[in-house]
Amino acid sequence: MNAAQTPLPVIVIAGATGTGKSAAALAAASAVGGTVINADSRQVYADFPIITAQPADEEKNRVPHALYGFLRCAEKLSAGKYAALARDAIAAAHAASRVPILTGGTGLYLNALLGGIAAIPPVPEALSKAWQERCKAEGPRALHAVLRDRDPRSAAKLHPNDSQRITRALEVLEATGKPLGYWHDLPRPAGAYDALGICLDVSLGELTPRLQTRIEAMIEAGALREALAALERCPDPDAPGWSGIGCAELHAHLTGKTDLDTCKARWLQHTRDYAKRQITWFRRDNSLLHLVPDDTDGLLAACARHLGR
RNA sequence: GCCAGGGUAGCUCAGUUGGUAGAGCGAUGGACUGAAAAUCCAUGUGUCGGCGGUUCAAUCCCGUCCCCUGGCA
Repeated sequence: MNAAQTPLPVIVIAGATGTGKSAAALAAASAVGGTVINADSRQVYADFPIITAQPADEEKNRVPHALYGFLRCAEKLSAGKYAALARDAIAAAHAASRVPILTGGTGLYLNALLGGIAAIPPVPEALSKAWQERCKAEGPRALHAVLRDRDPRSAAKLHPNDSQRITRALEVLEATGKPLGYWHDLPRPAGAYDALGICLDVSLGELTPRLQTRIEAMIEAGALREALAALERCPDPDAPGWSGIGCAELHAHLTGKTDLDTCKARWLQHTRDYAKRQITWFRRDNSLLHLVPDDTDGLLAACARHLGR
């Protein structure tokens, strides 16, 4: 048996925001000699370590961490770029004889990494912007009509209000000369990993008070100072980094649009909405092993079994 | 105590010239192939404050009681 052909083992720890993924990853990484690799679309931003709940320095010193806080506020990540970065990080971990432990709540990123993603060439940013502007001006329904004309198959799949996916379909069509469906039909390179997927489950009812406490703790830890510093470096609220929950609400507060109570109330509401969407996303994936966050023994046992130890 | 305005969905309120009611928000469920902490979809029975009366029929009109808000004492 050739070792190079054996799928490389990885451990994935998913779950909604605030369920304790980072702590679980740290415990698992300490136990098996792992590297924690970020699978979260927001924890990549260097300007928002507190607000996006990135691991603290103390935690990073205990175990190697990768793909946290490396992106500037004005820079944009995508599922495809993430998958490429994560593949490199996984390879680096294996090269260092460490077990990659992917941790994060961005389901699309995990799918792109583990299940592969269509090989669509990059769309020039100017083109993408142009469609977004037009969507803003004319409304998604008008663009849906355009799409129905040029790419009926994509149009049939998309709701006329879904501005984001409609503009995406249009920009891909214009940039590549081929409809989205063409690209999606192409075989996509599967992730050559032997993955153990774990999902930490907490009901929304239990999670909500914890999320509220976490927001207070973030403010205590200097979230406002962090946002203020980011505001100086990158004032544009439409910059990709500002779209994170908490960031957007703090931007509005710090630029005098809302008072702090309103800011905190919206922050909590949006975090809760998000957690609900994540729960929906991970619920349908029946390859996941579902654990309660406190079950460290169960977590470590599952990891050991997966690694054949 | 008097005057006025209110009491309708979890919340804020609309409405019914008398035929048992609907918006927004919330909540719940769902979708998700390169912005995904994004984007989008679906779901509305509630003693219409209590009790009496008028009426074929009352959440709506009348009486009475309770509660809230403001003003006057």
